[in-house]
Order: sequence, then structure tokens, then C-alpha cells
Amino acid sequence: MRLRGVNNSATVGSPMETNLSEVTGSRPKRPKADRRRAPETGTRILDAAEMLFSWRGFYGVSLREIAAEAGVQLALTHYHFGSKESLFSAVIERRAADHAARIEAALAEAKSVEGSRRVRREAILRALIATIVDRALRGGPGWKNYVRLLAFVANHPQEEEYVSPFRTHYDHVIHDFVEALGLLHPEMEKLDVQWGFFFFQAATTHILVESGMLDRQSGGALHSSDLDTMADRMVPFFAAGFLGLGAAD
Amino acid sequence: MRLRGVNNSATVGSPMETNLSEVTGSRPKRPKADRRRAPETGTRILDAAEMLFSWRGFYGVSLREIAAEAGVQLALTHYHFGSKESLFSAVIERRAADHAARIEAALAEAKSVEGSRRVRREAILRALIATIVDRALRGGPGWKNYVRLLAFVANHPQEEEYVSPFRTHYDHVIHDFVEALGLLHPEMEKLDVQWGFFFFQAATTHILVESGMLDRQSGGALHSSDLDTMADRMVPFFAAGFLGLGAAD
DNA sequence: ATTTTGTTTGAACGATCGACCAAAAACTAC
DNA sequence: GTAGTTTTTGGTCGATCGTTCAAACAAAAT
Repeated sequence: MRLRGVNNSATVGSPMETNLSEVTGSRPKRPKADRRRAPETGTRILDAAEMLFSWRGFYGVSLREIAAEAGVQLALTHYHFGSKESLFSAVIERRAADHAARIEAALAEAKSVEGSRRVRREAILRALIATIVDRALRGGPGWKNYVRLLAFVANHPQEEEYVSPFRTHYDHVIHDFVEALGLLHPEMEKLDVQWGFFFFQAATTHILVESGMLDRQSGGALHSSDLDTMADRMVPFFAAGFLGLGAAD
Repeated sequence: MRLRGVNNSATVGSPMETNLSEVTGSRPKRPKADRRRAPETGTRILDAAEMLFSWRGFYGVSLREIAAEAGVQLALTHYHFGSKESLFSAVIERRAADHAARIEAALAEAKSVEGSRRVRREAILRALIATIVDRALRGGPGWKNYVRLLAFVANHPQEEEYVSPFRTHYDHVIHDFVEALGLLHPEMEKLDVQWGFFFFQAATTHILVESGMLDRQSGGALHSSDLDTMADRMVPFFAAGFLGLGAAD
């Protein structure tokens, strides 16, 4: 005879949103240092979900697959994260803030680069692609999946509801890049600056899903997993692209 | 007590693959002109599937949703197309050959354009994007959904099995574009030509899903649905991009 | 040692999934 | 009009979906 309200969110002692745990610490009991009790489960589920979501998207993966991949019981996914959508959000929340901050830091450094307009423009573009590639290749095992998931979601129509956590963390990053490029190019139409960066960002997100199209076309000579080489080619290509939209060089 | 073999594909009188109906006409009965009996059902299902798949992908749509959208019984999807995967393939097969042929025709015309290398390069790039945009905007109601579905699938990892029908129709198109650009630019590394066109194609497919990112960033000044304007900006941008990879101009 | 709290187990629930079928209906051919 | 074929109907199949629960277990706190 349990009351079954509108949404009796998660049973009694569920963790749920341990993300914002360092707010002001107004919890009734549980005084101090308790990081050492559940060393894995939550992380294991996040890792498995991150990997599977990045390949087949939100709809293409079941909680049973995630639990099996993580080697835990199905019910633990609900205990730790409440629902499938919350788990998806948690996967994003784990890295998004750090990722966005790294990109912003790289942009800040790029804005202080001296040199010709071409050099400074390339520095700005490199700040985005190099930071993303760096995380994908040198951020540890989960990061590559996260980057692919980021690209996967960015390529989805805006109508989908589960993409909103991404927008929260990355929209202002994109805005800052457009602003920096606009300041560098007062001679350009503001709309054309937006177009140019949009093309750059579109290519970036598409390529990161490793669709394998490139590998097929080149007969093995090129590999979409060779992200460092790709970044080295993208920067001069898209920097030159701005010339086609009226950028002075 | 029906025999239930490995795959007793579709019950007795199912149409199934009426696509290749103009082969050599070796069917036993059914002599001539019978186009006027089932004016809709199959088409209605295809239209509904095309629309729903383009927004939420293969996994995100159920046959019941498709049937409801088409206003027909669920079982009719199985009767006309056999399975969900076959229906997905049929959606692609309906337009892919025509679409690829239009792009190839535009490329052939572009290759005969006279003028500077810049002019000829822009003509080649325009052949792809303008043809796609033309179908999306002026091809009739279903085409816009098809183009979005095309982009949706192109942005998926190659491991997915249901993307193969797309590859069959479009891989050689991409190859021909790379070849044309390579002939126009003998001074460039062949790999760089591939990179350049890959960036162009990546931006194209990403943008066509109408992720709405552009609309948000520009505060309403730009609309990703304004595809004609986008094509006009893409062509000079990506044509100039090749300069960054060593193209003479 | 006992209570309290947090975590895991194993099993179900109602709903929905793709697939399938026998019978009715609609249509064509004779 | 009757016979034969194609299309539609309404329903069911087993499997799987996300979610939920009571009970068992583990770990701290008292």
C-alpha cells in the first residue's frame, strides 16, 4: 500500500545528482569524508552508457544492454540515475563543463596570439578543433566515446528533447568563437562570420562521428581516426575559407 | 500447421520489391495495365516512414507510429514491405537512384564550365550543394524529408547495418567529385583534394539535418531552413578553402 | 553488538515492440 | 455472376522495453 504519487522520484536512499555535491553541504546526516564507499558501480554504468549511446544514440540502446556492458544488475541503473533520460544527462554532465572550459581556455590563449590576420584566424580555429581532438585522443578511454556522442547529438534535429543538456554547456562557447572572429574581421559582414564558423563547426561535428566515409573513399590511405592529421588540414582549409566570404588577409 | 522455414518471406500475394518491376516481365499471370487498383497505401506508408525516420532515425520510430501517421493498419506495413528494415530500405530506394543521377548530371555540366580555376572549382562544388538544396526546396513534399534522412544517416557510424543502401547509391558520386577536383588541381596532393572535399561534404550533410544551431546563435537573423542562401555562401567559402591546402588560383 | 543507512539482488509489472496469421473484403478476370 | 487474386482487417504471438518493488546484503555509526 505504498502511496504512488505523480513521481515518487527514486526509492529511499538513492544518490541521484551527486554532481552538485559540493554546493554548501546542508545535508542532515553523513558528516564528512564518505568518498570510498561505492568505488565503481555508478562510474561503470556511466562508462557503458557513454560508449553505447555514442554508437547507436539514445533510442538505439536499452538499459539492459548498458547494465550488461557495465556488468551490473539492471535495477542499479534506476537506483543510481533514476531513469534512462537522467542517465543520458548524467553521461553528458560528467564531462561537459570541463570540456567547455578547456575550449574556452584555448580560445582565450588564441586571442592573445600576435601576427598576421591569417595567423590569428588560424589560431582561433585551432583552439576549437585541437582541444576536441586532444580530448578524444589523449583524454583517457571514455573521452573518445564522449566526443563521438557530442558529435552524434549535435547532428540531431533540434526538436529532440534529450539534446538540451548539450546546449546548456556549449552554446556560449560557440558564441564566443563567433565574437572573437568578428572582432578580428571588422571588414566582414557579421552574418558572413557566422556562416564561416558554422561551416567549420558543422564539419567538425560531422567528422568526429567517424562515419568511415573517408576511409572508404580513400581506399585505406586516409583514416578518420587519424584525428591529429585531420586537425592539421582543417585549420588552413577553413582559415582560407573565410577569404571567400570577404575576409581581408 | 504452416511450415515456418528460415524466412518464409511475406505471405502469399505480397507485392514486395515492386521496384525492379520493369526488368523483363517474366511474371506468370497478371498480363497488363493494372496500375489503378491500390492508389495509395504503399505510398502513404513510405511517406510517413520517410518523415518519421528523418526526424528520429531508425530506432526512434515504431511501425505502429508509421502506420498511424499513414492512416493505415499496422499489418499493412508488413504486407507491403515485409519488415521494418525492408521498409527503411524502400524509403531510400524510392529516391536514391534519381537523386544520385541528378547530382551526377550536375557534375557533368560543371566539368564543362570554362573560366578560371576558381570559377571551375566553384562550379563543381555548386553542382553538389545546389542539386541537394534544389530537391529539398523544390522537389515536392517528401523530398525535404528524404534529404534530411540522407544527412541523418550520413552522420551515423559506419558500423550500423541499415546505412548500406545509402552507400550503394552515393559512394560513387563522391568518388566522381574527388576525381573531378583532382583533375582540376594537378598541383595539389591527392590526399589534400580528398580532405578538402570531405570537409565540404561533412558540412553539407551536417547542415541539412537542420539542427537549429545556426538559428539559436544568430538570434533569428539566420535560418537553417534558408537553404538557398546557405548554398550561396558555402560555394565561395569552400572554394577558397582549397587555397589553404595548396590549390593554385 | 545493534541499529541505521546505503547498496545490490532477483523478480516481476504493464506497455510496447516487430512479426505473423486466418478470415473478411475488395477487386479483376472469365 | 462466379471464380480467382489482391488487399485489408482485427487480433495474437513471444520478446523486449523502462520502471518498480520487497527483501537480502554490506558498511558505518552508535
